[in-house]
Amino acid sequence: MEKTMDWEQKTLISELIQGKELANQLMNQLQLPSSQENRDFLVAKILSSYEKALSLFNLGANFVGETKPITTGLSESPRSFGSPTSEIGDHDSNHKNISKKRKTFPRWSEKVKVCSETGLEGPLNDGYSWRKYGQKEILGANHPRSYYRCTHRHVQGCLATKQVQRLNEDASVFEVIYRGRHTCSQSSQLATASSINKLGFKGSKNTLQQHEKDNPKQPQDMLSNLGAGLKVKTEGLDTREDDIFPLFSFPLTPNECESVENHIFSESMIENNFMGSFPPPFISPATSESNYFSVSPCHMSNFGHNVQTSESDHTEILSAPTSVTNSPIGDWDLRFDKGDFELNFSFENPDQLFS
DNA sequence: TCCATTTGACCCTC
DNA sequence: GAGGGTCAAATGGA
Repeated sequence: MEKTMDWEQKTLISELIQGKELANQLMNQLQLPSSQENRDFLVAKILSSYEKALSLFNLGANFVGETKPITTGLSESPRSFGSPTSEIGDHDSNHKNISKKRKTFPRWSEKVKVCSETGLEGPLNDGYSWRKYGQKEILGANHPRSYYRCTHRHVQGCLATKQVQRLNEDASVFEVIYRGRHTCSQSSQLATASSINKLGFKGSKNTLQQHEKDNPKQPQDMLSNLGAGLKVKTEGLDTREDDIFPLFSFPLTPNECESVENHIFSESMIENNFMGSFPPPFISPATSESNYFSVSPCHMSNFGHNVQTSESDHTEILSAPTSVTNSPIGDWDLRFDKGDFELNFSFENPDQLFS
């Protein structure tokens, strides 16, 4: 395990250093009359390098310690690498038994603040279609929790689900807990879109706009398609390469960022390659009270990563770049409370990472 | 008629 | 047994 960890750490550092070097090269290219192709190539390599690094980082986070289910007391099995094994296998057994059996899915949550003025603020959409299948009053919660699953569950066997609940402290903030990976066609489309839009989020918009048009008075459904800030908790790990960062970019302008209160990533989201079924950052939750609202993909400038290790439930903040796409990444301050994985990261001193 | 939502009941885990 | 997650029948809208 430790050897594996060492290898992961070194590789991670290597990838980050390479990313830095490539960025420098790109900077040089920008100052010279070099070809657009060269620049594109460098950009692609930089992105690749960082994606690898983040993947490795996921693994590292996974090593940090055992995690336990968050938020609920579900008995989800300890995380393991590779696809969540129970995700599909359960379907082979007795339907009655499996249908209600708790499954092990990657899981993370987001906190999203509703735009109070309009209730509808930008066409934000994670590109997925969700269908509400339940709602429950939760003990200790002032507001009911809504349960959604992918519309394509039956047709394509997509097992992604999400839960949406208003926060007690701030009813305008919704916590969205995502579970499972999208395996529907929408997922692959999003992944494709993401690779195209990594330098500028433009995708995933049409669906929602159409949805808004079609369902102007169904805020709940809209909620299920919108998105925003993130507080992420996940468990399990699936490292499908093609699902990394399916829509991960934050081309936000400051004035767009007034609604979302926090974007907090947890280890689990990262662990899930950030995007296994991770909706793009701008998804609004659904609630039973209102059917449609939007959130602004805001406050990315305050983008904070809330790394939670389930073992201790201790939360530590990862000072993440202002924007993943337009901020220097060298300012990360990543810390895990497991002792064996602590880093105050700086590109200038990558060796300090895993001392 | 189709599809999405609502809601009570059932099942699972702790 | 409590609490949470899911199912599925009932209901409503397009």
